[in-house]
Amino acid sequence: MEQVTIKDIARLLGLSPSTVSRALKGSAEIGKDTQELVRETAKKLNYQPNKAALSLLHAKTRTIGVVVPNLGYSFFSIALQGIEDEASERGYTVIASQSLESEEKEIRNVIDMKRSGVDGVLISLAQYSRQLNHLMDLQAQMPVVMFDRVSDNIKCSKIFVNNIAGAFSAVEHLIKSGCQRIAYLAGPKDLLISNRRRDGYNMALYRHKRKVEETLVVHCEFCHVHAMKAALRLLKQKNRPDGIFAISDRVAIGAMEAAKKLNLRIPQDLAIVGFNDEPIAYLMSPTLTSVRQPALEMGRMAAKLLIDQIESAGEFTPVIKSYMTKLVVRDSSRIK
Amino acid sequence: MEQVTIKDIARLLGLSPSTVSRALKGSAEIGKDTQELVRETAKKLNYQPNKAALSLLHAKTRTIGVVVPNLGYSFFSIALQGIEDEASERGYTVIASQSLESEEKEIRNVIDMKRSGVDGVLISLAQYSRQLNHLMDLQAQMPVVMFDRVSDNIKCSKIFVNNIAGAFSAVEHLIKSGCQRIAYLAGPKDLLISNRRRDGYNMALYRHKRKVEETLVVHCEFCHVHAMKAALRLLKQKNRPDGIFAISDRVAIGAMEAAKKLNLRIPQDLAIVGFNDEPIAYLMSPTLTSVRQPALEMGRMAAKLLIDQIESAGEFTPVIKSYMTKLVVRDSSRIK
DNA sequence: AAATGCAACGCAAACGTTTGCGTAAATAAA
DNA sequence: TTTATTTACGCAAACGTTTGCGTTGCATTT
Repeated sequence: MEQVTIKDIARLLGLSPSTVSRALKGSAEIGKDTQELVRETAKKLNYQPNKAALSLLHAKTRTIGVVVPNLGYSFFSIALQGIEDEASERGYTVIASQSLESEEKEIRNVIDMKRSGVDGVLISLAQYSRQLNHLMDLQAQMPVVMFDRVSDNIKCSKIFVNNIAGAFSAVEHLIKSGCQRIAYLAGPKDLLISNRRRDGYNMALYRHKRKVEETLVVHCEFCHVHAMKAALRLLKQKNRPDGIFAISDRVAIGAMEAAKKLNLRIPQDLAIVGFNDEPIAYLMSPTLTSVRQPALEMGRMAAKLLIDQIESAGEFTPVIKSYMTKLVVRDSSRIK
Repeated sequence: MEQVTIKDIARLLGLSPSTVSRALKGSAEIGKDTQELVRETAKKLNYQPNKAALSLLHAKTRTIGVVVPNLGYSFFSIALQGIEDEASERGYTVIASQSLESEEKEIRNVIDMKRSGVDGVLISLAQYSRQLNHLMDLQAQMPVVMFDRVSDNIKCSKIFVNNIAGAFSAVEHLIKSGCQRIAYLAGPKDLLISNRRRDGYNMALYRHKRKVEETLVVHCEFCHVHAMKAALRLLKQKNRPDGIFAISDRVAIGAMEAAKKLNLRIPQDLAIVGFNDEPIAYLMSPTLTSVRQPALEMGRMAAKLLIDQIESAGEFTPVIKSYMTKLVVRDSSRIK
C-alpha cells in the first residue's frame, strides 16, 4: 500500500540514501556488487521513484497538457492516442481536456493546466477562439504547440495538414466528376483552416476555369444543425449547386440531410465531399467521400515537438510541419 | 516565467515562510493586517502553490486516472466531461487514457497510472478484459471505481445504467411496434453489460409471451464490420427476424448496413433499436431509435464516488449506483 | 513589582530525491 | 615507511510547503 522509498532500501541494506540513489542510476563511484544488490532489492520491493519529489527537485513535472475542442470527434481522439504514445515513450504523462468549442471553457482549461504545473501545452483551438490572450500569457510561461486548428497570431511550433491541397483535391475531384456549380460549406469566418480550405477551393475553380461566385460560399458552425440550415439556404438558390465541398464530415452530413429534405439524390443531383474522414463517413448512406488526415502521426509529431522544446534548454526556433491529405472517394461523389 | 514561491513573498515582506503560509490559509494566529498584506502581494505576484511540494508533503497528488475503451465513442467523451467537471470543482486533475478495447493496452495504461502517482482510478473495461489481475493489484494500492463496463469479480464502487430495464424497454417497444421475431445482436459473451441486456431482452419476450429462441441471439465485437457480418448471418436464416435490438449504436449501424445489403426496408421489413444514443444515431438515415444513458451525470457521479473514497481515510463501503435509461424513438423503429 | 496571559510571529523538521563535497580505508607509488 | 592516489561510500543542502513548538514583546492581573 505505502510506497517504498529510497530510504527504505537504504535502511534495509545498511546504506545511505545517496548511495542507493547513485547505485540505481549506475554511477561509476559505487561498487559493482553494491549496485547489483541495490538493484535487486529495488526490484523485489517494487520501488517506484516518487514523482513529486523529482518534480520538486527539477522544477519540471514531466507532464504535458492537451486542450482540444471535443474528444468525441474521432480526429481528436486519434490524435490524442498519438500524443499519448509519444509522451509515454518519453516518460511523460498527459492530461487532456475538452473546450467543447467554447472559448470561455478553453480559457478555464488553460488555467487549470497552469495550476496543474504542466511543462507545456498542446492545443487545438475552439471554433470561436479569437481573443488569444490566454495563449499569449501561457506561452510566456511555458512551451506551447498548436495543431490542426492553429492561429497565425501566435508564434510557436505548429502541426497541420496542407489544407489548401486537401481542399483542392476535393474540389478538383468534384469537377472531374462532372459537377458544374460547386459550393463551399465553410466553417466560422475567422477560422484559419476554413479560409485555407477556401483558398484551395478557389484555386481548383480557377485552375479549371470556373468562375468563383460569392453566393456559393456559406459559413456555418461545426454542428450539423447549423450546417443543415446553411445547406438549405444554399440549395434553395434559384441556380442551385450540384456539388458541395464541406469543411468537415459533420457539416457534410448536415448537407446530406438538407438534400434529403429537398428530395435531391446523392450523388446524382448533388455530390458531396467532407473533410477528416471520420469513421462516420464510412457509416453514412450513401457513404461519404472525405479528405483524410493522418491524425495519429500528427498527434505524435505535435507531442514530439513539444517535448523537444521542453527539453531544449533556452533557445528554440518554432517548427512548422504540414502533412499531406488523402482523398478517400466513396459513394457520395461517385457519379460515374 | 519562474514560479513565485511562498519564500519570495516572505523575503519581500520581511516575514517568515511559515507566517506567509498561515496567512494564506487564514490562520487565527496571524495579525489581521499581516494577513491582508500577504494576500494582496500573493495576488499581485500571481502566486500559485507548488503542486509537487504539496504532493510530497501529503503523499497525495490530487490527481485521478481514467481508463476508457475509446474516447471517440461519444458516451465516453461525454462521461469524461462529467468527470472533469467534478474533479475540477474539487481541485483534482484528471489524466485520461484509452485502452482501445485491448486488454494489453489497458494493463499498460494502469501501470502508467500507478507510475504517475494518481490517488485513484476510474475505469471502464475493454471488451475482452477477462484477466482482471491488473485491477486487483491496483485496488490493493488505491481506490478504484468502475463505470459502465463493470465486472462482478471486483469489489468496488460501480456506476452503470439499469441495463435490464433499458433492454426491456427497447424490446418491448419493438414488440408493441408489431415485430414478431426479435433478435438480440449482443456483444462479447463474457461482457457483463451484454448479459444484463440479454436478461432484459428475455424478460420482455417472456412478459409478452414470446418464445425465446437461441438462434436469435448472436454475439459480435464492438466494431461495425463484425456487427454487419453477424447481422447478415442473422438475416439469412430461413425464418429471419423482423426486429433487432443491438447492444450499441455502432453495432446497430452494422445491422442497418446488412439490411441494405439484403434489400430489406427499415423499419418496414426490419426494425432496429440501438443503445447509447450517440450523436450518430440522429445522423443516420433512417434515424436510429436508441436507449439513452445519462453519460454526463454518470461520469460526474463516478468521479464523486472516487474522490469521496480517496478523501475518506480508512474504512469505506462500496457504493453501487444504477441510472435509468430513456428510450428515444426515431425512424428505424417507427412502423406506425 | 512580579507573575501571568496572550497575540503574533519565527525555527526547524519533514516529505523523497539528487548532488557537490568530504572522508575513510585500501592500494599504489615514492 | 611515508605520501599520494584511488575506491566506495556518507553528510548535508536543496527543492516548496506545512505544522508543532518555541520565543518575543506587550498588556493585564495579583
